[in-house]
Amino acid sequence: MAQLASGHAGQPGEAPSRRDRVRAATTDEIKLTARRILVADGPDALSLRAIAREMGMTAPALYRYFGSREDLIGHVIADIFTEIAGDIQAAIGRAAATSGGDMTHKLVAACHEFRRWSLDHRPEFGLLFGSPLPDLEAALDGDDVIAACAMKFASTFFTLFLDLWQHHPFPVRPDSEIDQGLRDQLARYRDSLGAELPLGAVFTFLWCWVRLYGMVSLEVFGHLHFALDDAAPMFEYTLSELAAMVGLPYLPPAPGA
Amino acid sequence: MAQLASGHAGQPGEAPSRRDRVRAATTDEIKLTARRILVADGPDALSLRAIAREMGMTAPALYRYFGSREDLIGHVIADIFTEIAGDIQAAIGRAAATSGGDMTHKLVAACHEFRRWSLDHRPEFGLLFGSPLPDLEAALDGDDVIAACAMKFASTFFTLFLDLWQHHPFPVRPDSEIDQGLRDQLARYRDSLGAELPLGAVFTFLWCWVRLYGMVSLEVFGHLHFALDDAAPMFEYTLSELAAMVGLPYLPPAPGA
DNA sequence: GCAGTTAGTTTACATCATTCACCAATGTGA
DNA sequence: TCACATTGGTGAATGATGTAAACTAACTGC
Repeated sequence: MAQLASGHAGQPGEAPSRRDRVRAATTDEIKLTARRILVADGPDALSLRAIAREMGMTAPALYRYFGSREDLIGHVIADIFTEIAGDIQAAIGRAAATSGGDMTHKLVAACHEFRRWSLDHRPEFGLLFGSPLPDLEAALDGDDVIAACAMKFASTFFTLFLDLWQHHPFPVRPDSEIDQGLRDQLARYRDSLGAELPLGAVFTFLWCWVRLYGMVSLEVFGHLHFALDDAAPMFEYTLSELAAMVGLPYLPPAPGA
Repeated sequence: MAQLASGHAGQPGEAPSRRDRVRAATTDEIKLTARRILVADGPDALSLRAIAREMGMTAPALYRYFGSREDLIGHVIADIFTEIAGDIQAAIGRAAATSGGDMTHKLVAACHEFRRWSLDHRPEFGLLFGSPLPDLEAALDGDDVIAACAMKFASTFFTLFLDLWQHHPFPVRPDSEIDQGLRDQLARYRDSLGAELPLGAVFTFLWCWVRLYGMVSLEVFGHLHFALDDAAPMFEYTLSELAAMVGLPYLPPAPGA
């Protein structure tokens, strides 16, 4: 949040210009109001007029701050990405503190926090990870602040994964057993991150993300209700399988084994 | 499609009533028009006025056929569910014909068809499997034709799975190793299907669905673009792992191994 | 032929995003 | 200090939306 608000501010000693005193504070206020409406009344209620009304303003005033509704929503999404990234980072920090830096604890804590946050923020999750709105894609064609914040989110997991790999390497699929086309893509992705680890490890990382996403999004979207009311045990099994995949021991809690 | 249109029709010999000649034909036409607009211009363009315009009518006329916009969209979704169920069923049939009924071919064909259909029908996929619209949930509270068609879709996979289990049983997690709470839910789900198979097999079924959904929806929504342009190889690896899980051999094609 | 139903229409209202013209304060340079 | 530009708004207008109500033309069965 802060980094966005003070993005325009100069050095600490300077007297803040009018732009920084007024405008910077208000963009955040707008985004927070939008967020509040999103949470309270759902994505359909997220209209410029509603936001403006809640702020005691008129809708056209918002155009001083954002180019369009889609632009505004895009910045809200970006904020949410940095929020969840921060949340997960904090959870990792707490796990590290209470476990003496144990890798398993940190990874499990990150995944648990991802699920907890997602279930506690269903409308936000839908915005970040649900069906992409075509208008939004078109609106944020150029500056794409979303992609940057999404990367920050992804790197929260990736740096943890890299940490794991460097300190407790685990067996991964050898390059020769990875499909040629996929190999090239994995290499490109790895290079874009500037990381040094075998393609098989990059593969495992994406593999884990696919499974984590699938499990959580099915639960958040309620697309598992046809069979399950509570997907928590299923999530735990997923976690223990992912842990096994990276050579870590994790036994799901068994409340009524 | 047909079963929906002729739902009101009497026996074949009877003279069709006016209701059946006109109204029944038109509900389908409305839904098809809506579908066309959805595909051509995206979900945001799916307005009652647009549909009516395309049909040479006025928007309020549509209220003769559907209670609201959400109601209409709900029925469109239901239609799409039965369509994809039919598509997958057909793919299974073709695979059975060309392979002499081999289980692996049938299952792989079903999964491939699910992915192919999803990639070829992104807007529809978003409607069926994306973030649920809260208004829609509220609108279809009672009659819920969606749930019925979604069940038809699920049972396409489930009957195939049941077929596999009955003819080629595979090792599954014993009941004692399944979390108590999850066990109860699995039992309830199994009973609702009227099927006879161990809870571990039901577990495996859901497990496979979670992984299939996660892989496909990430690809369809483009949420894998941060790393991959083409997720096909990843899908193949997923498939081979799922096959192994149910005791079937499947080696992903290796175009450039 | 008449009553009732069906499938539409027109009209109306509230809400939406967006654009434009305008205005009041504020800050700035001369 | 005065003139002027910039900033952050307002209000009205446009054209789109979902939906409700009243109305109408055609068709049906008796």
